[in-house]
Amino acid sequence: MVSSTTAYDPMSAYSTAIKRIEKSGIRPTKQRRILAKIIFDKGKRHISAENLFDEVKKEDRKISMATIYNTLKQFTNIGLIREIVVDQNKSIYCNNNQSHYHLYIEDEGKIVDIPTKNIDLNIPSIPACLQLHNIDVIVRLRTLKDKAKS
Amino acid sequence: MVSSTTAYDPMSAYSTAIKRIEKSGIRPTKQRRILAKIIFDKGKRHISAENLFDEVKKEDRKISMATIYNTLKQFTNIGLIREIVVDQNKSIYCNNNQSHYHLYIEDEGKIVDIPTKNIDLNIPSIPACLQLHNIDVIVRLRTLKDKAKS
DNA sequence: TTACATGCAAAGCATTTGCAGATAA
DNA sequence: TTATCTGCAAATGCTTTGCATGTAA
Repeated sequence: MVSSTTAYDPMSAYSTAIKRIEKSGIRPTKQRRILAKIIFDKGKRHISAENLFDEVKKEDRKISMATIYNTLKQFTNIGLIREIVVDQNKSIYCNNNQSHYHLYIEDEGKIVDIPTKNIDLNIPSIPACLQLHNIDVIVRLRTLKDKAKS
Repeated sequence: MVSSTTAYDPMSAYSTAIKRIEKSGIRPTKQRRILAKIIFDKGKRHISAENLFDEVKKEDRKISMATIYNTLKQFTNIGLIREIVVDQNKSIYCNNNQSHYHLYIEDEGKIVDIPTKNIDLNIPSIPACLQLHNIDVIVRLRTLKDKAKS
């Protein structure tokens, strides 16, 4: 039995994903399987729609952008991946389901995970009519040479 | 003498802003003064380009969208306002220069400030070649009725 | 068989840009 | 006077949509 995804296991991440797709009610179509494989078979990573499109092409296959966007949205809805909002002009998704935060190197567009245990966070109490959905922490860094520029 | 903006003073926020514009080297043109007034004369708030456009119109004036976008970017560059990245499809800016985090009610697009002192944050040490630019903390909330929906 | 999924091309939308005319210093 | 700014309209780039075709169950 597949337990809740508290630990990331690269060896089974793909098959776990397929099981979760099946359970969620969306069909494990060819395109969804290809995308799940690319997303989950290479360890923890961050992906954009364009990345995925290119990686599919590298394998001499083709999935349309429309399908890639739809699939990313569906995978997000069923909790398979998580959207990281770091940059206004590009959606980036994260295949790491463990609780974690992000380090973002602004000049390079590079994202690195920080395990939650390295961050100590106490937020104020939440009103009864609302529920906590997520806490995003983005530590924004710049390279030193860019400091001089600004 | 205008000290660094560690405290928000609604009474002088506008004139402080004008002084900082002058110091920064960009011209305090008519449009920039109007926008600075709207941004800083109504207490702490969050603003989008569209908001500003509408508020200018309400005063029976007109500033083009291009100018509003340019101005928001310039004000951000000189540190007058800060961009909050909460939503992929809309840029939102914050006129609060004090260190603080955000509570974001996703279904309503509503943003509320949380003073930094209410959050306890320890981040890992930063490599020498990088400098900390900012730490964004976004506490994402949902209304309970939307929980049922998902 | 049929409800759901895919993919193309077109549309949508926030934001940016080119450039001619306007303006601050 | 002249470097800078403004604003229009057109361009851009990411994302979504409409719809005809294809596919999983």
